[in-house]
Amino acid sequence: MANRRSKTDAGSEVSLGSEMPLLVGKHVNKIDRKGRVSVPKPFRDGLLEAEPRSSFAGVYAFPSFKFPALEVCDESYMAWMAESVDDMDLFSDEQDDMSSVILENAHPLPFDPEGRVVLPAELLEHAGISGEVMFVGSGERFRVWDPETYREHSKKAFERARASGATLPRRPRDRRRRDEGSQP
Amino acid sequence: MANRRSKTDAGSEVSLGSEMPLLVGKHVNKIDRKGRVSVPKPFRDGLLEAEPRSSFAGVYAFPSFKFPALEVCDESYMAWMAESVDDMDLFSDEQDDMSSVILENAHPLPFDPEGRVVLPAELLEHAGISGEVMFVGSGERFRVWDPETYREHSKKAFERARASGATLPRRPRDRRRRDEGSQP
DNA sequence: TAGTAACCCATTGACGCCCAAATATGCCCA
DNA sequence: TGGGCATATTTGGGCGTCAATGGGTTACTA
Repeated sequence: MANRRSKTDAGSEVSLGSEMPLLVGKHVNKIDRKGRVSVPKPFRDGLLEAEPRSSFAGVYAFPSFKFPALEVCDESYMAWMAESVDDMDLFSDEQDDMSSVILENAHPLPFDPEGRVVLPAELLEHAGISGEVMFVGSGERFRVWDPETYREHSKKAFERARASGATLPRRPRDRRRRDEGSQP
Repeated sequence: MANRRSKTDAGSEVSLGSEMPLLVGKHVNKIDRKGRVSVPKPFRDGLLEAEPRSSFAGVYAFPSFKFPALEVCDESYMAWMAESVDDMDLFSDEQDDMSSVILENAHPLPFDPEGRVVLPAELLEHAGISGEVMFVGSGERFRVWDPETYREHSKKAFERARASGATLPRRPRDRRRRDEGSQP
């Protein structure tokens, strides 16, 4: 389709010095005839590295209910969300809805020996993906978009931010990352 | 009842490195002429793995009192619910209700050598199932629906989540599984 | 003896694994 | 600073293995 290699526009993963990698930047890879796509090496490393002892070599993906995109995270993050859902009242409507939206729509995507995954039809459809996939870093997770859809979305977000003079509230600079502290 | 576990799951099942699997995602299988259905491998493994020493190779299913679906769990989960019912006031209406809804309607479903089970007519009827069965992961247990009925239900839940701008109250991020730390 | 239940086998097809080719990216040297 | 080389990723396919299905058969029950 459009430009073939615009990948590597930016760094992808930066080690914050401690242990949790920071997924940043964008990558575009192709879906082959068998439906496989390589997860960008930086993202792959970043997620696996965070939970070396995990028995599951892969990621979890579920449709974003805000955008025509997919949210992708590692097992510990998904487990964390499952636990959060568990904290809600058993059988409550809220719990059912969140469970429905996140857990039931989540797909475990195991890596093949080359670090590729197969995106289920259901997810491809939600994100309007076909042919090429754009991976967008988002901290300790990343999102997956159809390249063209992403450009439009990105453009609008940029416009809105400039128009509203958006600002970013800051937290005290020396704080450690969220999951570090609080443990003995 | 409060949540008892801290395990999690995914499109299928993932061992969190410690002990509790995470059942997530959906699977659709067929009911054959003899009434048998294969329980998705990931779910099967997830439940059995959690209680290797169990004497019962199979699962427990009972009708959901909120949806036209079935709740399926392993023996330890069923035992936990039975205990929870016991904790309720003896002879209270609530206890009687929970007891009759869950315990009295529960069916033990043994696996055949291929991992299939036979859903009793009573359960098939409650869920309006015939022909195909959809298995939906929900953490450490899973639900069984008629595919079409589930799609409608899921669509509504998704809409509600998007409309209300649902957010998931997160428990403090602690990379360890819940039942690991914090207990002597 | 009819009906049901549990087990064993065979078939089919999707998925995971291995190997090889084609491209990028980073580094070294002129 | 530009070219070229060595290495690391991304792509393509072929193939074997395992999970999902369909039936046949035997063991029990009623």
